[in-house]
Amino acid sequence: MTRAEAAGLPDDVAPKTPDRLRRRASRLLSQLTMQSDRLITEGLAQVDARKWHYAVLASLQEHGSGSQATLSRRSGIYRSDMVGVLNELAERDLVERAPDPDDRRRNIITISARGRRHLRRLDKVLDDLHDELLAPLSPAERDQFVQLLTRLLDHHTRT
Amino acid sequence: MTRAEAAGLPDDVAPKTPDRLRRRASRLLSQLTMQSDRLITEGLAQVDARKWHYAVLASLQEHGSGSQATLSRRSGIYRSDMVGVLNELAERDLVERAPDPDDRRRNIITISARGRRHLRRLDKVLDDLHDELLAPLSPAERDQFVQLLTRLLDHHTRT
DNA sequence: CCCGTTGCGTTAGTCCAACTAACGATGTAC
DNA sequence: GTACATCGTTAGTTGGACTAACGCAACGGG
Repeated sequence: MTRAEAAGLPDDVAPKTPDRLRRRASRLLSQLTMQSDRLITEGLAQVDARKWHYAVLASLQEHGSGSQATLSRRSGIYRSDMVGVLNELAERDLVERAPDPDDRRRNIITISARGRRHLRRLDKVLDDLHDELLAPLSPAERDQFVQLLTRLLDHHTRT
Repeated sequence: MTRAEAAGLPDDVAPKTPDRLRRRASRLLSQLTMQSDRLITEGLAQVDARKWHYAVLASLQEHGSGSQATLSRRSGIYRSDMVGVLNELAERDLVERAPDPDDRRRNIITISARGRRHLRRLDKVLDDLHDELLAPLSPAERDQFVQLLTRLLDHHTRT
């Protein structure tokens, strides 16, 4: 096969993924998700954040304070992992963890002014990153895309 | 907040994911991919296969035999992980590993008759699984979806 | 009022995929 | 012949999703 390369056959140099493989929605999804995750993770890292930070802060802003368990359900983060995320957020003074006087099992998590500011920044960063992610699509196509994804996801989570 | 539940407030019982979060394409992608991966992995497990098996077999069928490194490039599997995949395939007699007489660093991997039969089966299984995955979409929408994914992925891998 | 159940926050640890590093053996280029 | 690249392989890292179990507190029924 080095012969092939020497002979200038592009077959091995720029190796083709089989079409039947490339066309599979499942493969396209995971490949694209990998790229997307990388993009987002790296983009957020530049402002000292991770995706989970955004999820928690956005949830706090939108639906108000809540216990860790509530946040966990709202954001889809496992409550085992929530501990660490909240530690990171608290370290940065973006949220406050206070015991619930009504139920001593709970902590009530509240977003701070600093957290709100940070969230605004993250929103901007994410907007830009999504612009990059969806760059090849027209605005209409982006909507289409999001809508298709949403329908598929709904179908598979509702049940 | 247990009060809320007791009072029948649905807010906490069926906790809302913030819209700004839910609408992000990146999040939709990773969530859906998670579902998709699960579906595919479980489906393939029922015929004693894994995704990588399919990738390698399909590549062999479509572009012929090759060294492990070649297969690695074609299928996107790291050559470190290729070893294990090929071991599994060889165990099942789906593929044959023979030293390359022209280059003693290499193994030449060839698909067996059994491998071809198995591949046909996997193709069928995957067709069914994708039918399930894309169930909520019309045929036209499925094409649209695949096309959008392809364009996005191309954009992010070409560069 | 006790008792079993449930929910809470937390710690630890499992599983798997993606990825890196380094190895000895071999081949290629100068 | 020497320097460099490639091949298959082993080992190990990282990170995300997920489970198990803990002590604590609250709740609900007898």
